[in-house]
Order: sequence, then C-alpha cells, then structure tokens
Amino acid sequence: MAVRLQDVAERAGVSVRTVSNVVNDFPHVRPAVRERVQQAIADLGYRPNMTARFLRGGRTGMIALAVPDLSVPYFAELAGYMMRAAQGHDLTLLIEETDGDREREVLFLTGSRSSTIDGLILSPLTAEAEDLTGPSRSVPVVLLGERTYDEPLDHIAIDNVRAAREATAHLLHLGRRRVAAVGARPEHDSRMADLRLDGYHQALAGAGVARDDSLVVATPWFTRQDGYDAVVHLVRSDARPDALFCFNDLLALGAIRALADHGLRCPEDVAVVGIDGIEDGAFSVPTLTTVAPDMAGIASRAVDLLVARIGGRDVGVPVDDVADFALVVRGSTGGPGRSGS
Amino acid sequence: MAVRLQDVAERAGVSVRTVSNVVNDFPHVRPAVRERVQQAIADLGYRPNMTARFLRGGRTGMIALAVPDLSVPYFAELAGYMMRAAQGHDLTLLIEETDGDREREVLFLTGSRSSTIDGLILSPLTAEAEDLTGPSRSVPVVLLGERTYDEPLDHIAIDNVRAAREATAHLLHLGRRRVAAVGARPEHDSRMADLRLDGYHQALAGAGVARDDSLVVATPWFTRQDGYDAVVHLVRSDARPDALFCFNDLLALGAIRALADHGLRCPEDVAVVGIDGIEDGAFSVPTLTTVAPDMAGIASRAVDLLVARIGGRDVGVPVDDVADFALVVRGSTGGPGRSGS
DNA sequence: CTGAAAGCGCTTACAG
DNA sequence: CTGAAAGCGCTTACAG
Repeated sequence: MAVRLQDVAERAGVSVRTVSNVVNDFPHVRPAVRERVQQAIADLGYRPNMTARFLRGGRTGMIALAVPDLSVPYFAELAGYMMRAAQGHDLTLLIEETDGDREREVLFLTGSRSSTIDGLILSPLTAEAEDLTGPSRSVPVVLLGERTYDEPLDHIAIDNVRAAREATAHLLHLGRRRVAAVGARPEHDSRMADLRLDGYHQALAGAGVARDDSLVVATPWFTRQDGYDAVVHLVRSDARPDALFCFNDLLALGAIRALADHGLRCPEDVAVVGIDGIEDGAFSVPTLTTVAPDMAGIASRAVDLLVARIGGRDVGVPVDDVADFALVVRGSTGGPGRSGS
Repeated sequence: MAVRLQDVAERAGVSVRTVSNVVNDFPHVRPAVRERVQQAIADLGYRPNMTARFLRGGRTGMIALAVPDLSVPYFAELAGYMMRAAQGHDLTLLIEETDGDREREVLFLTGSRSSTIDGLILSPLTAEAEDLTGPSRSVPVVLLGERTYDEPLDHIAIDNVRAAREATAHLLHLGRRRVAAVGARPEHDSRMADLRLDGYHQALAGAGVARDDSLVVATPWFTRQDGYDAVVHLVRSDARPDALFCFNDLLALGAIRALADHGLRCPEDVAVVGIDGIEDGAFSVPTLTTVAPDMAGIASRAVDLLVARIGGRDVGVPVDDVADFALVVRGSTGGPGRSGS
C-alpha cells in the first residue's frame, strides 16, 4: 500500500541509499540523478515514513507540553506560544491535559508513552521529585511554574514575590488601605500561593499598612467560581475590603462578577488586580488590571532549553530561569476601560 | 542504553516471543514463566518502545485535532473534551493550531507528519476538497464545523440555521424589535456565517419583523475586538438596535464591553445573545445568554467515528452528523446574573 | 506452550 | 559518487 524508499529506488533505477540522499538533501548526488529521483518521488507520491525514521534515528521529533487544564485561558494561550516556539525548531508539540493528576503528569516520562517524545515541558501540580529524576525518567524535562524541588531541575517562572508585591503596591498607591488577598492556600499549588502571599505582605509592610488576616481569603482552586465565592465570603464576613489582589485573572474575573451581583462598583468601591495577563481581561467589564508574564519569552526559553538538553549540548547545571512580567493598568483600578455604566 | 525485549528475555531465560506474550497479556503463558518475566521486566525497568511497535503494527495510536486557534476558548474547551474522548479509546491526541492556514490544516494529511497519526479531526477554515480527498490523503478525516464540501466526507456540526433562529427568536420574544446580527461575512468562515444569517432572517420573518440591513454588521473575524468594533459601528451609524444576536460568544463579550463604554445598559438598553456556550459567558458582567452546543457529544461522536474509520469498520457512507445544542438564558437577556450595578 | 527468524521502512558505516 | 547490507525494537506466522 504505502510507497517505500525501495519503490522509488527501483523506479529511478538507483539504490535506496541514493534516494535517501536526495530525500535528505545530502550533497554529492549528480544533478541528473537527483532529478530522476525527484521525478520518481513525485510520480509515486512517496512520503517518508516518520515512524521508521524515528526508530532508526532514536528521536521522534516530538516534544510534549503537559498542563493541568486547557480550558484555563492562561494555559491555552501559553500552549499557542509553545506551539509556535516548537515549530521554530521543527518539532511537533504534543499537548497533554493532566488535571493535576500525578500519574498523568509523568505519563510521558515513565509511562508507556515515554518512547513517543524527545522531551517534556511540564507545569506540575502534584508530581514528586522522584517522578522527575531517578532511573525511570527517560527524557529531558523543563518545569514551568512555582512547584519547586530540592533536586536540580530546569525550571522557568516569574518572580512571584515581586509580581505580587507590585500588584499590591499598585492598589496601595491608589490610596486603598483595605486590600484583600484572594487565593491563599489552594489545594493545587500552595507553593505559588505562598509566594504571592509573601509579596502581598511585603507590599503592605512597605506602605506601613498593618496586616489584617480577615482580608486573606483561601480558595480551593483558581477558578472564576472560586473568585466569585471569595467575594461572597468577604461580603458576608464584613471585612469591607476596598481592593482585591487576586492571585490570578480567573479569580479576579469571578470576583468582578460577584461584586456586580452585590451592588459593589468596580473600581469605585472595590478595585481589582489579577495575575496572568489573559486576553479575557482586556474585554471584561470593567477591563482587568493584571500582571502579565512574558508568555512568548517563557515559551521560547522553555523550548530552547529543552532542545539544548535533548541535543546533549552543555547548557551547564540546571537552569532556574526568571521570566519577565509587566503590570498592565486597566479599568478595574481606574485605568482605561472603566465600566461606563 | 535502552532496555530491549531481548534483554528481558535473556534475563528471564526465555525467548523474546514469550516476553512479548507477557507484555501484551496473551494467554497460554505458564504462571511461573509469566512471573519470572515480570520480575525481569521490573528488575530492568523495561518499557516497550512505542516507535518500534508502531512501525511493526502500522498504527501509531495517535490522532490529531487541528483547530484554528487554541486561545479561542471554544476550541480550547473542545480540545479538552476531545482529549478525554481519545483517552477512552487509548489514543493519544495531538493538537495542532492551524491559524486557518491551508497548508497547516492538511499537514497531517499530506505533509511529512502524515505517517505520525492514524486519523485526523479537522476544523477547517481554508482547506479545499482536493486536500481532503485524492490520493495524497493517507488517513481518515472527520470534519468539524460549517465548512462543507461536495465530496462525501464525515462531518459533525450543529444545525446552525436552527441555532441562529432560536437565538434570535429569544430576543424577539422579549419584545425587542431592532435586533442586530453581528458577524456577517467574516473572512474566515463565510459559510457558517451565512447559515446563521439565514436563521436570523427566518426568525424575523416568523415574528413578522421587517428586515433592516443597517442592522446586519459584517466583521472580519469572530474575536472580542471584532464584537467591540461592531457595536462602535452600530452606535455611529445610528442604527439604534435594542438587541444583538452575535454569531459567537467572543463577539458577544466584546460587544458587551463596547456597550459599557458607550453608556448603554445591558440588557435594559440592548440585550445580547451569543453562540458557543464558553465558560467566560457564565461569569461576564452581565452573564451571557448563549446557544451552547453539546461539546462533549461532539467530541465523543467525532472520536468514535474516527476510530471506526481507522478500524476499517463499516460505518456506512460518510456521516453528516447533527449535534445537539441548548439555549442558556442568562443576564444579558434579563435572566439570572444581571449586572447589578 | 515456546523458539528461531523474518520483516515493518528507514539510515548509515562499509566497500568499491 | 553509489551499491549491498546491517540494524533500530518490536510482532507474528511458522515450526516444533
């Protein structure tokens, strides 16, 4: 059924070696021969069998990106950037949704699919160090986000403490004094939440504002619904915040929705800041002030690093890379894009 | 480096055939032998080489989903459903972002990656019939969405005319008489837009409301920004709509943002309906009334169908499957989740 | 119930 | 510059 190299060779009257040379653009093939081979390829509609090539070469040309949930806009947008970065290296990107499930986070590392890819970019929630190192690991890994390990592993993230500090400081500069922190102690990523809480506390301290633990709201996850529930909690508990620093944009979007339901104006009564820089926030009502990580930079850095590791190039000891971010001021803190209603 | 079947065989003192039998759970292996083999597998940390298995078996165990843009929430959410559907068949789902680029839409069908997958689920914007049929096509394809072809091809979509009719009728039932249609004649999918425009016109006719072409707004794409711009256009043109039927949720979300910027209350001054049922609409201000296709059903149907084709099972002639949808009434047309401000 | 051997389609030393 | 041949790691008729 399938047209093989051999078929092309026979038709062109040369050896498979020569056909292979033509297919792979090797030099030292006489122009006349090259042309005859190319004609045969066209006639037969030959396309190389990647599987065979991979088996022979030991590489698959595929890398995987494993994120918790694609319907989280941050991960969906990041996946797009990763895809483009991978294309730049002629790699196919496989995307895996893990739901934070430990087994699925390391599926490509230790599971039956491990021979399918050359490397993995993982945004882990529950993977343990032993899953990522040890003999069962078969391919290089680059880690994304805040879950950190004692073992030396390549890792890329923004400086969460600083990001949180700047987000909170922005609210304090506006004159807000009762700034709530929304997103503490989530079930899925307490490390990241702890760092952002640190930054929040540092900003308060820097502005000479006393802590008030009734303004710190824990959420189970980082969803819109969790942000909504957090505001309901704040309203009921009579904590009276005049601003919300939400640990991500989805929490912030859910919080804005809840403020509207409770007759609280945003930003007049309660200003809101998030983190992630997802596109939704540019069109919400009001538009959302956010700390936007440099997703393109994170993606290209992650892929570059992984490619270097795959190639066995000496990249030095495992890298702990700090990605850029920018504070984007919009309607939810009085910038452009106010609700207008 | 890698542990092979052969290594396991040597350690267990059996032939590779026997090891293969154990690995693949074949019967007729004596319990004692089976145990010895399993011990050897554990000792050596053997994992089967998928690439070799694929080369031998002619299948890769992977299918691809090709969508225009993952940062479009509808596609991101759909991808999640597809992933779960694929898992149910023990298939790995490869996701490809095409940007509507013809070459990338058929990359897995005709390009160098074609031998990587067993089948493709494609949401096409620009692919031509000749790309999808003809001798260059190497694997089965299931098409999603409204781009249709004369050739017989498997295809799944909602009934767009009916969906648009019901969305528009909902606005008319509310007593609105100046219902605008937002999303006509986009560059990327005029077929789908035409169907939705048809449904819009049918609903108007059914309610005895005269058409007014100044209320039909063309948009280049289906983005939030396009929805925003459409409202700006309507405001400037003095068309004075009292409702908007937006051809998708992103347009609707952008439109709501623009209404706010122009001091128009939603739903009081202008009610809004979208199509897609993306999660964003459940938390926007106001929440968004939408026509929600049964994404889970579409995903499982698409994967089931593709699996049947891959298996060569007789599924009959190419299927033209009509997926379910539901009208979800929310704040933007006076349902629960009003802005509250 | 198990062993020896062919072959999936490629790439690449090894000769010439 | 090109040909004949081995081998990547697996599965599976074919014997026994």
